[in-house]
Amino acid sequence: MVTIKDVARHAGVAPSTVSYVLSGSRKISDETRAAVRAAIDELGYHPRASARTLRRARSEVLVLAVPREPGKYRAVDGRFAIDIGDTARELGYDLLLMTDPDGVRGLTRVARSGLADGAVLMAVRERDPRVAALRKHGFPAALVGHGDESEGDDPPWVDLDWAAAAGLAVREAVAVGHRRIAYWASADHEFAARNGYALRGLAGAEAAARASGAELVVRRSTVDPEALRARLAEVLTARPRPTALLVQHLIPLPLLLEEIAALGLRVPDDLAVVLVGSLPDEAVPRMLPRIELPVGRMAQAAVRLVVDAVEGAERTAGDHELIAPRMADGPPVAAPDG
Amino acid sequence: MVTIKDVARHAGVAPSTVSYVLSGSRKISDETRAAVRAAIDELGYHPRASARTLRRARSEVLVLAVPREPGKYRAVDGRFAIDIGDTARELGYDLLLMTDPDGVRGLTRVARSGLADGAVLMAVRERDPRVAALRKHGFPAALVGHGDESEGDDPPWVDLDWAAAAGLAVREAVAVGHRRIAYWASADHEFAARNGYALRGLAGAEAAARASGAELVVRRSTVDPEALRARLAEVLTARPRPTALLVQHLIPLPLLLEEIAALGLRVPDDLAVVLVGSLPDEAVPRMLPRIELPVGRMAQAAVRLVVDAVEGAERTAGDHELIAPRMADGPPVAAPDG
DNA sequence: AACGTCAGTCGAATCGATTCGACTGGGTTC
DNA sequence: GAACCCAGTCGAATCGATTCGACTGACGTT
Repeated sequence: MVTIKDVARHAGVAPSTVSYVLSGSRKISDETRAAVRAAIDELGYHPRASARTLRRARSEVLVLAVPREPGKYRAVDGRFAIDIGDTARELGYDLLLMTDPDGVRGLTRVARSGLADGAVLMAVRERDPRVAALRKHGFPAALVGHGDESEGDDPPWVDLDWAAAAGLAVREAVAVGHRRIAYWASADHEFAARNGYALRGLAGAEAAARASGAELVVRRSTVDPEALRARLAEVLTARPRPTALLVQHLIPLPLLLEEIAALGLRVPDDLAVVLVGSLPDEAVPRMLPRIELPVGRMAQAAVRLVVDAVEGAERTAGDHELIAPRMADGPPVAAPDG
Repeated sequence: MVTIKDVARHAGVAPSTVSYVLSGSRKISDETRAAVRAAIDELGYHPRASARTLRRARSEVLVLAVPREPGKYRAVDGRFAIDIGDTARELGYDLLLMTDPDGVRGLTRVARSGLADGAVLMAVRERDPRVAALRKHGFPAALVGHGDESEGDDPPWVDLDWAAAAGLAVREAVAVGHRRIAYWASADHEFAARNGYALRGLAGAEAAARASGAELVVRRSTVDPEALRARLAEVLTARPRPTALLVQHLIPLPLLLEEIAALGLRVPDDLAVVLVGSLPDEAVPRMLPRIELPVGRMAQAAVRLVVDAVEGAERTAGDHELIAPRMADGPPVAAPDG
């Protein structure tokens, strides 16, 4: 195992000199630097992360907390994990994936052991115990998504502007002539948990409908396939029937499309379908007009926010980034009576 | 920042005694142990990971190498990342997510810096440079998936038995009466890369078809939507036309289903569709008969293999786990002429 | 020639936990 | 009562890099 001493001996200098060559924090003559560099290459030296971390009290590692209900998997979490890993690496940090079902215990352990310097939290709930635990330890954090309402000392967060996104979907539909529009909102349990995106998305759709004078038929989604089919059938067999369906709860999208087909309706001729908050690069959503969840931008913003906090930029608590929605490239919203 | 010295002072013992209480590696009297425990709780002490790692030369961290083509995202990677994180934690390890596009550089850095003790490699290619790099550093590793052929000193791996899986799909179709079966194999570029699952899956399907006397029509898939539609249309408009379609390339599944519908064929009445290697818990696949990729079991096996290597169990190189396929719970394969 | 300056380098302390050998005092043995 | 043993605890060395103060010559100044 090659250490800084081996390099120093090999180059004929003191260990501290090697360290200064590596960090560049003191002037070193060109010859010495060259000799040290050569020794490093020849011996294949790489500093021990643990020794450096111990001394500097900085690990250059971030932790991503993915809340996990055993047996359940949300595709969006995996997607964010990859993108956040990419971004962290670009800023010089490695990413630790924390999939503790509890979350508080795992995060506390990582924070107190100094394994990571900061945390990105996915799927933050209102009054999330993880946020409280991290604050108690003064551990830098950034949130992906934000709760119902934020207090002054909440960690910084990034989120899609769900109200604007739903509103945009409504306006796009109205713009091509739809007057009776169905909004397929988040699932019951998401409203029960007072998830920010669920509440804000629905509110945004309703506000936009009021402003444009269109009639909005709202249904909450559910994870129960039978109930889902029944609710959708009820909406789509009403007379007069909505000519557009805006879908925010995308997990059961294939089921919805299947039920639409089973009711004898063709998309988009009989029913325009618009997606709100779909993941990029997924095959089914790409066939439809949609507002995508900007995973890449959100990942970047979240990592930047926590890195700022770690590296002690000016006060960042209360800082946040609300991303404006836009229609993704793809098919336009179809006009009614097509 | 609470250290072991603070705990020792608070409990009126030496730091080494605190360490022994924590590790249990020496006898400690009940009173002393209780006093130390109390001090730890009271002060909220947690050992510094860096100090422990420095001393023990063991970090209790594994690294997951996810190869990454910039801008591309494979849902299967995110899914494995979460499950591997779960399993690692159960065995006492944290998981570092490495999404370096290069892979070799990132892994080398992690290995030589002692940031992690072992690696799990996703999407291993034949003669993968990452495997060579890790071997050079004597870094423990386990692979998810395996290459075309393995040499004696390859790292241990885990994989679905793709030949058996494809064979099982063929036999299931034959068992309910299908005689003319189409096999939608992996994409061109996967064969070009000589990916193990692509080669073995196809070979397994062909062998099972020969053995059962059924006629097998093979087409390779592609990522180009237009070419995909054309190839599928050609297969499904042939006379006589196949009555079953076995799909191994699942990424464009929605496109395939759409094209099938566009050709006026109903699933499963006109065409039985069977999936080979679908991800668990995804909505579209669950509506069809299928052989799932056992992500959980594979994650468990991969982590166990690398942990065995890290903890220096007997020689594990060449060790591996080939998982037998089975039909997932769900709709049965439909009979032809239904 | 004496002194100050400065670039470049070195030595030693330090981060916090682990671990080995050594020590202590109460109990056992003959 | 001397010799021995053992359970339980302590002290000090150690892991490898960083960083601060101090040192050394070479050079410039007067």
